[in-house]
Amino acid sequence: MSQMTQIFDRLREEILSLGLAPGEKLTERGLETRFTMSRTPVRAALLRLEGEGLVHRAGRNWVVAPLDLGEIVAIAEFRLPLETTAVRLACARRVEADLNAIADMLEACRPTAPREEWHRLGTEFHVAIAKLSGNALITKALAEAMVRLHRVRWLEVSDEASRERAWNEHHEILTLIRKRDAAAAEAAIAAHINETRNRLLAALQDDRERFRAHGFKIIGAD
Amino acid sequence: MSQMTQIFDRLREEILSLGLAPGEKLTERGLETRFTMSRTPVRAALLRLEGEGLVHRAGRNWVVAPLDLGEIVAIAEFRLPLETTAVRLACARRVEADLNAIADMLEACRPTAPREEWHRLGTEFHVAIAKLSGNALITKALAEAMVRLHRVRWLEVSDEASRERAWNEHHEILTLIRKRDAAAAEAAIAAHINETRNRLLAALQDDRERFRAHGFKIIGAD
DNA sequence: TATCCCAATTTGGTATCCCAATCAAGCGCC
DNA sequence: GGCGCTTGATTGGGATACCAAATTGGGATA
Repeated sequence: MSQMTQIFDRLREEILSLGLAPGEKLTERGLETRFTMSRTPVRAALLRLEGEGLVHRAGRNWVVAPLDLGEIVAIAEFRLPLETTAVRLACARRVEADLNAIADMLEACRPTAPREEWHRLGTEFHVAIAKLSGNALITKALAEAMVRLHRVRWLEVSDEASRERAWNEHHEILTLIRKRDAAAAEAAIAAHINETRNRLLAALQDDRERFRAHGFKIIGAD
Repeated sequence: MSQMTQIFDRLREEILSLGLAPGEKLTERGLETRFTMSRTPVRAALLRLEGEGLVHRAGRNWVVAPLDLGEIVAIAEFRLPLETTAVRLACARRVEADLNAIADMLEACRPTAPREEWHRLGTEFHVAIAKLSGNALITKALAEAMVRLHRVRWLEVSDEASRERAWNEHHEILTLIRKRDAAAAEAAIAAHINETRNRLLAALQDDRERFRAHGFKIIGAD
């Protein structure tokens, strides 16, 4: 594995887990020292992270992308048509073995799972469903949208009741795809996306000052 | 403007105009010589182009992304839900001045316009409509999809009748958005996308060998 | 205390070099 | 003629040095 890939993976993970705070300044020479590598792979990694929207240029500085709470609504608007299309295509194109793999994924991560696992499932499930559509563009676009939502979702403290509900909704969507019931699957995924949107908006509505106290740069939803 | 940006812009343009053939190998040192700049900005530019899907790694080489005719269908599947959502939101959120700007764009590029201008309008119109939605994710996703389709569309030799039809369809979509007739606008954009898909598939069906004679690497749709 | 100026430091952009892995061409053998 | 091996060339990954522009902090002055 190249140095660039190591740095990229590490930084990506820290950004998504909020270990690197939104708005935090990064410098090539700082990272060079931190990773004990030269600037060349650091820069290549930063360029790739920039391409993923995880870091930006602010003047001549690199900064971790701020948290944009305003994106919660925009992402739901984006996901709704894409994911309903994805499940409709999935009903037509799904392969039994892939369905079983997703079912295994769900069984391996019940609502009582550790927080990080639970969080990861929330993304992986949706991307796996999109893959069933057989459309790489839809899959990629959705994966990118879920990455954008990753940090915001991490800030939400989900209780057991909402986890149960989410898990059951995931399970129901998968079942409907297995039964090739496209209309019901579309309705189920749409409801799930809207539920996610509303839950996030409610949960984060009053916590903005708390996040800022962590040094997070928050924009949007003012 | 930095050297990296100059190289990036130049290469991007040549790839999209098929001046750099799909599948063509690029080397850092070759580009260094060609642009009379050091490898550092060349490498940065290549990384950015990679992020846009315009170049790939093949083993240790950089190559211009092949032409994937199989994407014609996938892109239409992707655009359909996105653009219908975009026009529906546009009906609600559009601003008069933006509508007029798009109308001016259409007037400035009639079906008799030079090929390059006509080609550019085909992309810019759709991105401008998506912008009316006020959803940056949808706009960006669509812009990227149009870039993917750019080279394929360039290969099509459009006749005057099909240009007239396309121009009228664009005009009709804009008018429906202006009138806030969401249902009709969605139907019109859907029909337009499907028409584009069918037209491209038909036009390119028998021309694959001709393109390969140009040294283009063609994949998909076999 | 506030403001301004200056020098030092920082930072990204670029150039150049070194290294290891891969590839291509040529040669020899069957 | 074909195949395998060797050697030299090519290529990207990484390291380091230089440069110019921007930023920061400290000192002086009002």
